[in-house]
Amino acid sequence: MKLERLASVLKAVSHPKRLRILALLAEVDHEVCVCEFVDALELPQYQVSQHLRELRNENLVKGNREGTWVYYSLCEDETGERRGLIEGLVKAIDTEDYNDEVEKLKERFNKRENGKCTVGYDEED
Amino acid sequence: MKLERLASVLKAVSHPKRLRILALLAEVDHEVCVCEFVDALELPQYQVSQHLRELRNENLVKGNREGTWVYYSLCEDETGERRGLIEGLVKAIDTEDYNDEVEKLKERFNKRENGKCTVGYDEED
DNA sequence: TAGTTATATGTACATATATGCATATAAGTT
DNA sequence: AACTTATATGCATATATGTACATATAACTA
Repeated sequence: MKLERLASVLKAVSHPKRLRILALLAEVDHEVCVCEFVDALELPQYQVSQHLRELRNENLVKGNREGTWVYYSLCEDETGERRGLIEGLVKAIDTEDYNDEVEKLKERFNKRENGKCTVGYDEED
Repeated sequence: MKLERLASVLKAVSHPKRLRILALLAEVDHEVCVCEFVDALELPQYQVSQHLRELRNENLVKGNREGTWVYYSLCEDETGERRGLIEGLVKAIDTEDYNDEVEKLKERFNKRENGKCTVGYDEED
């Protein structure tokens, strides 16, 4: 990867919330809905969308719209270079550091119907 | 590593010049003098010092003063976690992307006397 | 001590980023 | 069409960062 490109990717990833989003996507093995992030991260919806936009701009995540809902996952790249980089970073994080959020995502996942979200997020935050 | 700590490290590393400094330190297998960085990176001395300070603040590099000169190298950490992280990042960079600077450092290294700098940097830049 | 060289740092300013809010868009529902 | 819900985005502003310059500090030399 070009040095400038790597620096740009790292910049996007160097924000705690965005790093956390990537860690969750790498940890749970399915697409995560925006509304699920809102609940798990306890962030207002606009912040989740803003962070996802930055990650999207760096081609680190991609959104998959299904009706009103948008499901996000880590991007695959041809060489797997970027993907491998992200997974490497996530592996460096103490698991306990995002375990709670993973649990919340799992609970949220179990509440899906036919594998899809139905309820949206809590209005708080 | 704590997630917040990793984000903080990545932030320091997400600047092209600082990433380049780390790449050079990882690539050449000896301490590099500030004056050698000034010549290799073609950056003014104060910028080199400023970037090194930020990397020092994150415990990524350490300086070793010998008289007027200060020689920098990558920090070792007990677990090797941070060091491994940096080396992993550097490995993701296209070698050709910093080969010229490595060459300049080697030339500079060959001009040392008793393994130590003697000449300082060019006043340009 | 004064002078010189190498390195570090404080300050100023322009630009970038984070954050919050309001609102737009997309899509489903009645 | 009007209404509701989920998501995205534009704008404002406070804060952080990059960059440049001047100058301080550290250490050697005469």
